[in-house]
Amino acid sequence: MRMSQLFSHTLRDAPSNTQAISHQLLERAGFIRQLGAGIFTAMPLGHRALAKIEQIVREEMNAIGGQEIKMPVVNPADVWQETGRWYAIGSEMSRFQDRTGSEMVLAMTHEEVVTDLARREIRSYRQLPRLVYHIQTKWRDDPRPRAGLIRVREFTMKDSYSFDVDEAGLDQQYRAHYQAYFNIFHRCGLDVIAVGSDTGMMGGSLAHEFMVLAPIGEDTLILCDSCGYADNRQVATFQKPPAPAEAPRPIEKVATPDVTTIDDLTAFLEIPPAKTAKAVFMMAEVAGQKVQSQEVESQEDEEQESEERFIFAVVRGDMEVNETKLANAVQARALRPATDEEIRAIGAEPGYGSPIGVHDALIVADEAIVESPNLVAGANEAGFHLRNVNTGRDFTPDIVTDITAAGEGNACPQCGHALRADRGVEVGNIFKLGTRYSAAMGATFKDSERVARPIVMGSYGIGIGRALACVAESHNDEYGLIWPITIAPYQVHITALTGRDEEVAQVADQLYADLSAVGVEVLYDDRDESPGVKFNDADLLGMPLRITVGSRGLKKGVVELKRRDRKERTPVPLDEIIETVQAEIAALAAEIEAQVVDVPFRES
RNA sequence: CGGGGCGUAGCGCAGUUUGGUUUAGCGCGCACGGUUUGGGUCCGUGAGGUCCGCGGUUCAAAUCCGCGCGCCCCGACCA
Repeated sequence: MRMSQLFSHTLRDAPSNTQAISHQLLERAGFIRQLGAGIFTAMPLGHRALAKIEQIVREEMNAIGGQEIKMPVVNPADVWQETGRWYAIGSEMSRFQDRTGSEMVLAMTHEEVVTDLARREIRSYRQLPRLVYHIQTKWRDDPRPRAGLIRVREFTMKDSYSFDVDEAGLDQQYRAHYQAYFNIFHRCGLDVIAVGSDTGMMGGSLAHEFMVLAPIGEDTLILCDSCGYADNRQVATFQKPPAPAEAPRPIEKVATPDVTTIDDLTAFLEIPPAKTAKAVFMMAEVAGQKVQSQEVESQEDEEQESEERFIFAVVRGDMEVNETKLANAVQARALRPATDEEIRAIGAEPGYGSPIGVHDALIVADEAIVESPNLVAGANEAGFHLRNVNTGRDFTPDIVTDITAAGEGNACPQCGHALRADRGVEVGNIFKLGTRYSAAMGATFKDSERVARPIVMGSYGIGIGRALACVAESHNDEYGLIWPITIAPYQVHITALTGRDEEVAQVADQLYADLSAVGVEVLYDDRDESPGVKFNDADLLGMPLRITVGSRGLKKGVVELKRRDRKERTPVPLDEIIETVQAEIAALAAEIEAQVVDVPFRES
């Protein structure tokens, strides 16, 4: 490609509405242009890089038996109604009516469509297992797009869907994806870790997220440097310090004026936080009556199947509530803090709450509460607390489970080493869906006993644009981008220092032609610009190899070769440049290839 | 959706507080001419603006007021 013909141009200054380094560099280098919040055009250079990522994805998906298809972006509402997500998902899913007034949605993922396909195509266990995937535009009306391509509303995603007869088959495909994803990201030059994750709105039994560790990341990860444990904070666990065994003592009311926080309480009573019970009041939006939607005829009914329920969560004073765990424990669609009025309505008191004697509330106690005797809790009366509160004797939780948040310094659940928290960008995820969608939509197969059984499914996604942004985010220096050879829009950037010397242009033209002829992808800066401009643009654009053709070198019969990621510039005789470039490309590719290794499967 | 910030030429900004001398400027970029040719050369000429939109106040609005729209950041949210 001749730069004189290129559709995009570089910017000396980043647009003022950019913040993330990847966003700034991709904009400045002309890889992307923004149309609206979370809506971008991929310009020629950006499009080429994205296409390369997609091709890597294809190769790895094909390698594990994937068959590429393409499903529609616009879906009739009915399949989404069948699974209930039409009602469960809020304004993040955009809906509209077609000309006949039929409800339509812009697909934000494709479980419904692919399950519809499966029930049409798959009849027998003999047709299983199968794996299909597609690379398609998705629309999610995210309330807060940010950081350029990191979090957008319209984006391209690879999603694959596996179909199996049983859990064992699903596990096999799940593990195949686990390794394929590492291969894909490693081939893109991305350093990722797999962390155990919440299944969120997808449902399902097991899920991993593939994370690029980066400060710009929005997910908090809990990691163990000793044994490799890694979970999203939403699901991370830890070894809770046990409470000393004590015989239960009689409950005792104490005056604690103006003591409303755990800090105040521990100071006032001179006790450790672990001897206190912390109350957290939430309102949960929960489904009213269970609707196992096999045949949901009355849609309106289901729409109204949502009510608010008061959640009284209790954790030990030395721990924090993890809202994701809490929401899962009570099967809530959403949680919000309760108001003071709502707290008083159940018989509790803000700042002095305890589960003793409250009514119309679902009491959820953390495991550690049950194991910890003689805690100090509120008296549900302003200015008073209770000593020696004991679970079972003084109150009975409705649910006992782990609802605490793991954090920096907690003990690793596997080895006890101190945990570390870090930030990550999710570039991929894998979910064991099980039969949630197939059962809801009637996607069944006949097994060898002629019994119809729901197909066991998995769902696996990769954000293509987000992956590109992550590469840009992690591969750059003060001068610009530094693309891995595998996804660089072009492998070589020829900088022709054309001046009065006509030979330079002739040699550069020939070099461009010769390299192109042997299959090397070349971006050729043939513009009438000063050397400084060309060098700076070459650095900004970040192609892995740069060839400088100038009269200074030509006098000695050489051109200069430079790797973008290194300082050295090497003079190469003109008659050796083709082979040298090919060798350098091979070397760069080998460096990436060396990163593509088998990764042992970890549950978390 | 809550809090904050911003919206003036393709990009970056000044001007807005204190309305009028601003036919709205500056740098970069762009066009033309010349110059230069190994790290954003230099000189000259020139084009380019609904000052986000609508409404209001005023003799007079980029500037004050109201409403709306858009974008960015923090939070809520996020398959």
